[in-house]
Amino acid sequence: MKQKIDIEKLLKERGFKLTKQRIEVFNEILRKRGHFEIEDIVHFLRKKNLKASRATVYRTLNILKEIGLLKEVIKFGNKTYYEVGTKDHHDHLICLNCGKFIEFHNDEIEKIQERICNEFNFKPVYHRLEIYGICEDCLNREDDSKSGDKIPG
Amino acid sequence: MKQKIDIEKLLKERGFKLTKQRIEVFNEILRKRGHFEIEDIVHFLRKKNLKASRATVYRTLNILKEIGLLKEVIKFGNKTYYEVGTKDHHDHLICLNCGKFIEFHNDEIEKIQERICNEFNFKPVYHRLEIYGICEDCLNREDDSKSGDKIPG
DNA sequence: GTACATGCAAACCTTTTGCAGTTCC
DNA sequence: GGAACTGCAAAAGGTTTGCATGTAC
Repeated sequence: MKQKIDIEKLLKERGFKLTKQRIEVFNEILRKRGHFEIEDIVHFLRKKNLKASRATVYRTLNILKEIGLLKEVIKFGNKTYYEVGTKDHHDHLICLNCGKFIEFHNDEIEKIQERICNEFNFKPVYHRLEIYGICEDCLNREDDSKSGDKIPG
Repeated sequence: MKQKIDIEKLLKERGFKLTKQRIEVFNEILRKRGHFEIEDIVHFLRKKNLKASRATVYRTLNILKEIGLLKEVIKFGNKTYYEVGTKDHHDHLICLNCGKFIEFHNDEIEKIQERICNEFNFKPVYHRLEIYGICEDCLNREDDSKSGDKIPG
């Protein structure tokens, strides 16, 4: 674990209290590191017999978003996917077959985006680039047998 | 109206029937040309006293998506926004203040995306690039008075 | 005539909220 | 002690579905 995030400080700075539930939700998010959806967190807590209601998980995630520890990245199939927001900015390749999220970053694209915004006198705040398709693993697997679509989860 | 789309042919080719409701929904979409959400269609039909239930509108939009006349473009604030799918591919600047969608297209970005996909042995199917920020009009208006956030609609 | 489409209402899913009881500081 | 937080259950969107009825072909 390279970076140590002082969740207590971050919460208290903004007048939020440090509660058992918030700590558990936060630990689980850090443990995941990758992309996840709300139900992942809810189920994990259930399994570990830690109690935090679904409502609390939602409320906690919203707070974490507010203090910048969490990003709401992708809306796909009526679900919202999150990731830890302390990483550097990047975009995503999303596999339509297995639901995998692959991260990439490209400076050229970012530069061109800036240029486009200038052309339109548009002040950018954030952006989202998602490329949907079939990942390497699934392409290889397709050689053997055809498989149906899946929704990421 | 430059292009004439033969909705009857497109539907029948795939074994769909040509019904009053489908024609009305389709006409309204063509009339709009820009971006819209389901409720826009539902309300319009109500106002014109044309009857197509909300369920039928949903079902019709899904069929139109299937036959490629419609694209589901953007998920924002738990809503789905659509646009006519016969236009050339383009991406979007989205104003966080007034909800305006501005279209742009950039070949360089598309090329770079291809390159990235190659690097990852990823077979792209479609992509989505959305830049969120403040549009020119809203920036100008901000000089006079500060205004709160709005959700596009 | 019959397979398919529609309307309605109910169901579903994700997310938010009101409120009474609990916890943190 | 009191403001903030939690859990629950209910509500609130958006979207889908089951079923009886209606319609295109």
